Amino acid sequence: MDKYVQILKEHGLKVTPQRLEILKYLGTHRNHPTVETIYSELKKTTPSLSKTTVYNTLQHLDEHGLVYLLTISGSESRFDSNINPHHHFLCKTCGNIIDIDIECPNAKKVEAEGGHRIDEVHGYFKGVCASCLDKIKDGGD
Amino acid sequence: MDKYVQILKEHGLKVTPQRLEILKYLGTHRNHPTVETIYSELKKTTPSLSKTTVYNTLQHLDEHGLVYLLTISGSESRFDSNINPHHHFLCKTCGNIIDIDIECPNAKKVEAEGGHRIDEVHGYFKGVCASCLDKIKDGGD
DNA sequence: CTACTATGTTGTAATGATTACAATTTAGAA
DNA sequence: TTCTAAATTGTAATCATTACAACATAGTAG
Repeated sequence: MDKYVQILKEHGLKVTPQRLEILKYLGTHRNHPTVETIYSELKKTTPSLSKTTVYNTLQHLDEHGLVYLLTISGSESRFDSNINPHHHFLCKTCGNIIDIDIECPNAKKVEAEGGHRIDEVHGYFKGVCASCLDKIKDGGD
Repeated sequence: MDKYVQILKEHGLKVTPQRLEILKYLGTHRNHPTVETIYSELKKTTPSLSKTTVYNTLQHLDEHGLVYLLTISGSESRFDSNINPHHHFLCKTCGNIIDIDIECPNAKKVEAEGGHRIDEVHGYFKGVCASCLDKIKDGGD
């Protein structure tokens, strides 16, 4: 059975062509795409696709923990299919979002000391990425 | 000289009544208000205030590091006048955003190892706050 | 294999936050 | 006091997201 079919079934989600396309797109594009990007890319091969379906599907996938909704950009939602705990770096020069493979060491303490129940941990860094720093250094000015 | 006048002057920002009002509001309301909240509250005492001015001013204050823009909610910007490094907890039940007084211990390492330049660090936790957990426990269901 | 029903999909319209812009006003320097 | 760059204002536009109603379909029961 197809990998993505299996994932949907395991989570009790109905298997539809649209959901499979979206799930597969996220699995093969790890650059934290926006709804618009996902929609316009998949529209090429699935012209009947509706943007509402993309929103609905992403919401379902998020509720079932199959994708991770990032609010790092502020102006638009981005989605990450990497479910393992990690942080993100947003480069203000090129706009790319880079995975930072570290986990927050404070979450447990915050739960214990504050008495809150933590469901999600988001670690965001913003600045200029190594690649853009190099270009600035080389190019001068 | 007024405290807020001084802050603006120190940062080379023109001192206007609108900026003073907004800065003062943020200084005395530490609950991470939205633009709408700031605008509608100040509108009561300053009827001529425009929402565009609130947006413009907050952008300037952010650029000068006088306020901290939070993207934790996803759907709207929130502003924090607490400039010291700290994390935030968003309660999905009551919507409140709570300050968590810890600093990210990984930022330096990320800069050193990744070669990026980090300008901002955002630590967001989402879940249910202690107060709401208590209510749920008491109320049953 | 067929029929049924809850659920998913689609397209359009509405909403809400934010930005663009041009006219008017004003802070701060000369 | 005069001047000019910058700030303020109000309106209109834009962009992401949501609401909703009509239609289509996945998966189940017979």
